[in-house]
Formats: sequence, structure tokens, C-alpha cells
Amino acid sequence: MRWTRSLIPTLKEEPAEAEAVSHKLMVRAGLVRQLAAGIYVTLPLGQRVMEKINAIIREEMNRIGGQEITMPVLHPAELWQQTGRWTTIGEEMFRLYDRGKRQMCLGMTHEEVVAWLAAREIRSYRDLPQIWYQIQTKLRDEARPKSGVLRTREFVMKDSYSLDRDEAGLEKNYELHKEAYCRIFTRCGLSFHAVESDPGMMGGAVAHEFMAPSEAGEDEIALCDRCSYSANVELAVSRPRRPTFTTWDLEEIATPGAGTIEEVCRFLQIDPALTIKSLLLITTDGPLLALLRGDQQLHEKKLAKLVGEARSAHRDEILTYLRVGPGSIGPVGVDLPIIADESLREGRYVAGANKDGFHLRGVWPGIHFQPRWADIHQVSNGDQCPHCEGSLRIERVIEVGNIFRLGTKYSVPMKAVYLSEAGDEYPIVMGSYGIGLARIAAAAVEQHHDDLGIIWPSAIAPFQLHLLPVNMRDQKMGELAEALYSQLQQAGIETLYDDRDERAGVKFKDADLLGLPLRITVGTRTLREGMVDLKTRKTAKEAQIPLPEAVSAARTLLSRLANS
RNA sequence: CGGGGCGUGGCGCAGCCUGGUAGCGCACUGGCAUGGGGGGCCAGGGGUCGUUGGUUCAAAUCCAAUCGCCCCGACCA
Repeated sequence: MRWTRSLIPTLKEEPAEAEAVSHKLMVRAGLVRQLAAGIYVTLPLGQRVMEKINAIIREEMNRIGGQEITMPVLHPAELWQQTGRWTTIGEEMFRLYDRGKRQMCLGMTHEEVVAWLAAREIRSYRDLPQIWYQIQTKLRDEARPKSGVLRTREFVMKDSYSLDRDEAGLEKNYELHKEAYCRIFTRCGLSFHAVESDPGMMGGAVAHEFMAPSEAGEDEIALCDRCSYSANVELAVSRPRRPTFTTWDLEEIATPGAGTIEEVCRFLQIDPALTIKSLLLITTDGPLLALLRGDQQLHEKKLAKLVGEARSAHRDEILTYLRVGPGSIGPVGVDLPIIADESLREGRYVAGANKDGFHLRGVWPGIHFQPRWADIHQVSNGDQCPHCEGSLRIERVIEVGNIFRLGTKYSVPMKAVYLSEAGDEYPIVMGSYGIGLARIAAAAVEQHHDDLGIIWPSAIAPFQLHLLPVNMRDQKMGELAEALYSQLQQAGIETLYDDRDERAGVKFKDADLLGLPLRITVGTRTLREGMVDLKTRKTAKEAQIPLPEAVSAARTLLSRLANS
């Protein structure tokens, strides 16, 4: 493609509103433009990247037996009312009325439509299993769109749905998807982890998310350095490191002015892991004292699963329930329900004395107070793995895909059933599997760039080769470049031909910014010695190649890059 | 939804505090020179200062409301 006939609006300066590296680079390289918060136009270069990703996904989905379909974006409300999600989902769904005042919504996912279709078209066990997928736009009224194309209100997603007779069939399709996803992300050049995840509003058993490590990510995962344990911190469990305990006797000690864990530890010269952090929470059932070790953080979601939604108490509520200020709360002698983290089962601790300016030393959980035990701490860096002796590290990641076992959650209300060999009616067992296309592109940019710009993995690069004549006003040079361009095209090498009458420096900067895997420079050396420069973006290695060998050398290098 | 920040040519910004001719860099148009890393010279075009209302002789500047965008948090198939 000729640059002069393309829309490739590169930017010298960073857009003011961009924060994430991928956001800055995708805008600067002319891949996307923002229309409104969380709504983007995909420009020609970005479109080519999306199509590359698209093709890879399609190949891998077809390979596991997926059949491509297209489902509507506009849905009647009844569909969602049948499964109950019309009311459970809330403001994240775009809702509207048609001219006949019928309530409609914009599809944020398609379990309902799939179940609807299955209810009509699947009758017998002979019709199963099926995998249906689409690559389609989804709409979600995100509370906070952010980080460029990483969290948008309108986005293209590959979503597939498996239909099976039973759990065993679902398990098989789940595994097939897991394998397909690994191939897809690997082919797209991403490094990633498949981790255990919270099924959230999808329902069902433990699910998996595919996470690409990146600073710009919104999620965190815990990874074991010894075994294969890996999980979203939303549900990750750990055994916190064991501190060196002291066999203190129970005694009250004055801690003037020391309220926070940090202050108390400094005052007493002890490890925060030897203290109990006491939090007064207000649940729908009233006040609750939650206990953690001083070095741990409360995991609100874990707690919410046990006691429902909880908020921290206001200062006056603390005074009402405990007759003490926030700095000296403790579990001993308290007449409130207490929930304590498992890590407190062993050892003796320092805790608030429920008396301003005082703490208790030698508090023995289970003896001096009786809590309900539970895992309510957040996994932190260095905690011990729940399955082995390894230690966990926390990594920030971008969620690029996820897979869910839905079971019969949608087939039952939608009456998607089949008849077994014995003639009995059973609900179809479903799975659902998503991949965010733009997130793959953004994650790839996050993982592959340098100070100068993007370094595309060749599988999803918008073009394979950047042909750059240094001076278009030199007629001879122009002719050589033109000739080389048509040879490259004939050779089937996707080439972006920078035929602009720009200064060499401008073109070089743009080439680095766009980040195509390979660059051929036609310059004075070509005129003088018949050599072109062949430069690999990733390694920055440049080689001089005789002009007649340029195409074959490029082909060789590109195939090497494609396999690396 | 809570907290914070920002809206001034296409992009990035200054001017606002202390009201009085709207400015800089880049980009763009025409020309000159140059031609291997965002270089130089000359001449141009382009802005209801987000919007609305108020204060004032006079508002980009002060006040109020409103809209938009970004960041932190809450939320997130």
C-alpha cells in the first residue's frame, strides 16, 4: 500500500488524554481515534491489525469445530427478562425503546440469544454437541471507560458457546476452548497466563481467564513460582508467611498516641505480622468485627461471599458499638460476631484493648475470643502457595479472554432442552467463551514496544514490510523504489510503501513508530553501490543486501521472524 | 456514583491569579534552499477561548449553572 494514498495520521506528540503506553502508541501510530469516552474509530492500519487477529481466531475456532454465525446487537427485553438478567444487570446495559414503545436493549453478551436459538433448533441428543461463535460488536455502558481500547463501551469480541448433553461434554468443549485460546494468544505473540477466575455474573463453577501481563492491566493475578497454581487475586488463596512468634502472657500495655498498625509496631518494635488488625464493619445483619493479621489486607469480595455486602463503620458507630476510638479496637471481650482470617489460628498477638491508648499483648485467638474462621485476606507478594511450598508473586495483567462453564443456567429458563436416547427431556449444558480483539492488539503493543514506537509481532502486524525511499525527489531513487515495490507485491509480501515526499528523518521516525517487522531503505547507497538496507525492527539489526536479492532476503528474514 | 484535574486554530501548550488588540511550538498552503534520523529561510490561511447565563463601560480572564474529556476509587459478561 502506498502511504500517499492511505490514511495513516501519525502524531509527533503524545495525545494529552492518553495514559497507557498502548493508548499513546495506538493513537500516535494512527491506528485509532477516539470519538467519545470509550468509543473509538478504527483507522485503516488498526483495521488491518484487527483483521489479522480475526483471521487467527477464526482459524482456531473452526479447528475445534466452531461454526460461525452472527447474532443481533439489538435485543428485545423479553429475552433478558426470561433469564432474569434484565433486572440483575443494572446500568451496564444500554436500554432503549423502539417506535412501538417496545423495550429493547443492546447486547452485551449473547447467552440469551444462543439459548433462544438452541431452544428452537436443538431437539435431540443427536444434534449435540455444537459450538457456535461470532466475531461481533458488544455494547456495555461502562461506568468508567479507560486506557484507550482496553476498556471501551463498544468493542469487538469473539464469543463462542458450546452446547452439550451433559457435564462431560461441556468439560470436553471447555478443554478444547482452553487449548484453542492458548494457540490464539501464542500465535498473536502474547505472553499470557491461564488463571482461575471468579465466574461473576455468568454463574457456574470455577472459570478461567487468559491474562496478558502488562502495567496497563486492570486485574492482578497470583502466580506460584514452583507449581502451576495461578489465580485472579479476586479468588486467589494463600498461606501468609509464618512470623516468629513470642509466647507473651496476656497483659495490657499502654500505647500512647499509637493507633495504626504501623504506629503500634514502631512503638513496640515488633513485626506487623504479630498484630491483629480489627475492622468494624456494618453488614445488613448489623455490626461485625473482622480480624486480619496486621500485615494483611481485607479481601472485600471474599468477605462479601460469607456475610453479604459490608462497609466499614463510621467513627461514631465504632464509639457506639465498642465504646472506644478507632485506634484501639480489639476482639477481646467484644460482644459482636467476629470473623477472623485463617492466618490467625496460630500464634499470640498484639491487639487493641478496646480502651483508648492501650493494647493487649499476648492475645491468643480461639482462647481469648471465639471467632468464625475464614479466608478473608488478600493474597500478597511473597505469600506461600496454597498447594505447595512455593511462593506467590502478584502480577498486573490485561484480561484478553475468558472461558465459563455455564451449565444449565440459561438453558433452563429459556427452555433449551433435548431428548435423550431414552426419550427423557434434559436441559442443554452450555459453556461460553470470550476474547476481546482490541485487547489483544493493545496487549501486544504493551508487551512489544520501545521508546521509538510499536514492535509488532509479525502475525498481527498491519504490514510485514516498510519500504522507505529516502528521497522521493531523486528520480532514479524513486524508480528503483517503485520497481522494488512491485516486486515485493508480486512476491506476496505485504508492503507499506512510504512514497511521501518527506524528509528522511520524518520517515524513519514514522517507520519506527509504526513498528512493522522489517524495513527496506532505498537511499544513496542503493544508487551508488546497488545495495539496500534491510533492518529488523525488533533487533534493530541492519544488513546491506544487493538490490536484486532484496525480495528473497526479505522473505527469508520474515519467515524467520514469523517463527520466532 | 464519590474524589481530583482539564476544556484556548488539526495536535501539544501559554495567557486567567491582578478584566482592556488572542499568543507560542508543531502541523497545514505557496515559494526558496537542502536531502540517510521529526533540520533551515520567506510569505500565508485557520480560533464564537466547551456551552449558557450573570457581574462589568469592557470577560479567555471574575461568578453561577451545564456539557464534555482524563485520572483515582466504587463498579465491571
